Amino acid sequence: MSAPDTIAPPALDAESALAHAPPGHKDELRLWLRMLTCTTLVEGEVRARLRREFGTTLPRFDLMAALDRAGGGMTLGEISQRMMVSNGNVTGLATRLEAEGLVERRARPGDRRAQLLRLTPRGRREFARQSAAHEAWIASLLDGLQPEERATLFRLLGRAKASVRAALIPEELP
Amino acid sequence: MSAPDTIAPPALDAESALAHAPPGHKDELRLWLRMLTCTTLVEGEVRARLRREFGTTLPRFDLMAALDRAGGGMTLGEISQRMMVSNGNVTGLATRLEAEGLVERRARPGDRRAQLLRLTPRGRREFARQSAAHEAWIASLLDGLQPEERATLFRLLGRAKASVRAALIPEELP
DNA sequence: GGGGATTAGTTTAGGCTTCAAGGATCGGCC
DNA sequence: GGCCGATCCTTGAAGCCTAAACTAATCCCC
Repeated sequence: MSAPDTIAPPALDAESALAHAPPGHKDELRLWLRMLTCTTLVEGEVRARLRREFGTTLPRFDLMAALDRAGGGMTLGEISQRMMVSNGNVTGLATRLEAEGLVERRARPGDRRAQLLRLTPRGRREFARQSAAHEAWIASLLDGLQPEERATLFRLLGRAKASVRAALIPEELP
Repeated sequence: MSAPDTIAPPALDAESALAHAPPGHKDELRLWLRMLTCTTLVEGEVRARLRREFGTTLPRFDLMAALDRAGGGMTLGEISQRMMVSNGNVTGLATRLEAEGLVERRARPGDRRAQLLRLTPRGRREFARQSAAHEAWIASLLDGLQPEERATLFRLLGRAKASVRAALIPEELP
């Protein structure tokens, strides 16, 4: 038996590798790479734990989270917007979750094109367990920050988000 | 011809949806969701532009970036560490890039297990073009932040990264 | 009503990603 | 020398994800 070919342990990441790059206007690039590293680390850990402890995946969890928050069900299109993924993607996720008995499709009254997706009672129970664990994981991962650091980070990420959105929106117009 | 089923335009994301959730110790969760939204937005845009303007993908670009920075070539294992992805993943990426003539495999002298991956001259030229564009994209996306905001954000993300790493490392030990 | 544009969802082809298992090589130890 | 564990990489199965093309239903404007 060889060592499992699992994901590489933390070591040199792209952002660290750039640390000694020649100077220039690379500040934004460094900032971006650090943000990406941060996100990748957390996301990878969350994926691994969801898999290990609940036998599920992050996309499934995200979809159920969206449904859980919306009481009366959501259409597939609303879900794809919320999750920022493509339409076809949601189709597949919904099909798999439906096969596992965690969500159910129901026709939307008055529109035979759309269908509402809802958690089944079992789906709701499952998600409640997963959600509580998930929240605790995140809290523990970010536990090394002081509350005011978290607040500042939250605010600045909001500014970053706005900056990105502002740079994006103009291109959407015909 | 109908509208292309492209990725959903910016609207309600998971983090915004949580804005009116019942209070609790959900600050960390909100912070995480905002970070994730930020990253997803930038990453999606970078993917789309790489595809549109260079007909390539983000993983290909990342792999070439790692090679470009390492003069003498890297083994697949080193690359998988740097990119924080699995070993098997790099095998496939390298195979595709090799087929396109952008990288080449060479035996590592003295160890017939390992192989060094290097950019071909053409790969180096291609990457130089892509890299310059990429850097400009990132700079423009983050242009809405003041320099001192960027500096603070960079520092706090470093703190967050350290917090996550600290919470992760202990589990790695047998 | 009828017809064209729009909207909701599915399908398909191809790429990315993981985990797990397997093959080849290397290193060290007897 | 010969074996045993470790290291490097590949393969296979399954899931995720996208863009693009497609079907079906609705809207709207006349």
